[in-house]
Amino acid sequence: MVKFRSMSQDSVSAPTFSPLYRQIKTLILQGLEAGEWRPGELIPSETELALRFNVSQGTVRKAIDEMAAESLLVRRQGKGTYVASHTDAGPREAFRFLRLVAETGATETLQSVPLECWRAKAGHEAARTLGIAFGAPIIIVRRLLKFSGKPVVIEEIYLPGELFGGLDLEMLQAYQGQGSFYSLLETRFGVRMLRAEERIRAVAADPVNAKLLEVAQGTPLLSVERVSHTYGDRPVEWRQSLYSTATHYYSNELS
Amino acid sequence: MVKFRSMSQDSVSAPTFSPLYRQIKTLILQGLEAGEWRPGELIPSETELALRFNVSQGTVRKAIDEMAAESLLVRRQGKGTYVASHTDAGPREAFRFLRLVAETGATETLQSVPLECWRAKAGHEAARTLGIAFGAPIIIVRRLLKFSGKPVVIEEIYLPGELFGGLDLEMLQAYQGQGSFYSLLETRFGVRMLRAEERIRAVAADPVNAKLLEVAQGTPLLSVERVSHTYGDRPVEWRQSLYSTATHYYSNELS
DNA sequence: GAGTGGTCTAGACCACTGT
DNA sequence: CAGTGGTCTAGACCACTCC
Repeated sequence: MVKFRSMSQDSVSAPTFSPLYRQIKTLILQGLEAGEWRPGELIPSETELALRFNVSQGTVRKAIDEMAAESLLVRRQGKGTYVASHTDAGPREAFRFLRLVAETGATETLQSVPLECWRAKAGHEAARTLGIAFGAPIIIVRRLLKFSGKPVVIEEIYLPGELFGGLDLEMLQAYQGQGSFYSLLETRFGVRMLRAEERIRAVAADPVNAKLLEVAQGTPLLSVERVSHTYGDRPVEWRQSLYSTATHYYSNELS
Repeated sequence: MVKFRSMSQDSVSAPTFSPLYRQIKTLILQGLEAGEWRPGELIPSETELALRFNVSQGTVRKAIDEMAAESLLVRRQGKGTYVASHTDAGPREAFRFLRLVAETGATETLQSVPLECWRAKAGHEAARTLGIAFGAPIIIVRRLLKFSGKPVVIEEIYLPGELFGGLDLEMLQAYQGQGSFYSLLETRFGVRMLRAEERIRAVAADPVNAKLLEVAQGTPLLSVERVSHTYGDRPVEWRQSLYSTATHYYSNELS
């Protein structure tokens, strides 16, 4: 392996300096991206990777440390390092990106009810958000999330058609209870959501959504707009959700 | 220094095992808590701490790494390691816990307008949240935040009277433009907010707050309830905020 | 140039998981 | 038991900041 131990700062704009462990991180990332190791699988041991990349074990360790901090990998002492997955088991593990919590700390069942799934062409906003051409095919999913049987979230999900060709209502229904939506995208389409940004606002319930969420029309709801990204920070999901916050709240940690 | 390199698992409930670097971390934490180094100040170099604690520099490094990840310390290459502070300069640095962003990415001026500040006795909820006795003295601050001159946030802040005795409206007004609220608490009262939890809901604007935020009564607003903690995860601030999300949104990152 | 944090190495040993 | 990640050390050198 060729090591670029440093980069000179001769040029005007500064590429600055890239430590070895970041180069290793990039190499591991490429392996993940190329599907060399699939979600949930074990990656080679640190010593093995160190041999392969011809660096010390400590350097591999630091690369993996960063990736574990970003939830790309999961370390398990005594066993090895695994590729992070949205299909992990554990009720709260499975919905990694869902920050809704019951007012009463009670444990709840969470059920996803697919309502519709149709094909469309990307409008200006969807095209811009997803980084695809205006008019490019997209898939729109509409679904309801029920906490302990009560409807709490209604959402519309916009996906680039190019990546999720075969997705339809039937598939969504068939996947019921087998895992989260992202778990489906991961296992059926090989697209992994690594990071997401959310924009939260307060809006009034319109008649249609009010009925679905079983609240009065005009009830204040949380509007959560999410853009999820896969490798290379490529946006691959745009989602507009409405959260009913009568019995639940959006939980966030600051530091 | 006495090192407990491991703990046996003889007892039934498991204290498990505490690595050296965590013990070092605790020691540094104690120094911070005791005020040995104040916010914004430089702490001793890694080598010096290593000598003092009689461990290797790498072990100190790992302790500091964790504390930097938790925003307790800030490293600056070539200069040293500093105690993190809410008084840091930088417009977005100063309001570290504020996640509100303008719809248009434009940079804005942020102004805090103190409205009221009065003393009261803790009710059941405040007492429970702040971990103080029912009826214990508390201080309540009511203020408005203006972005580029427009009111966007109205909030009520509940503080334990024991810690913030001399806080009054005059002091709040005198501190205008000198830094954030937390910066004031830090410099005037020596209380540092390290971590906070937020619970977000959607509510309708009541007449009083609607007028202050210059929106119609009943307009959906973001209700953000925040509990901030200082050392030892001790809660020392309870805050109820209302965000107008017509021109701004609450921004969050998931991973 | 001296001092700081940042990187890299090599080797020893510990803790946890499976067989 | 062997294999994995986790900790700890000691030393070398690099990059950045300030005098």
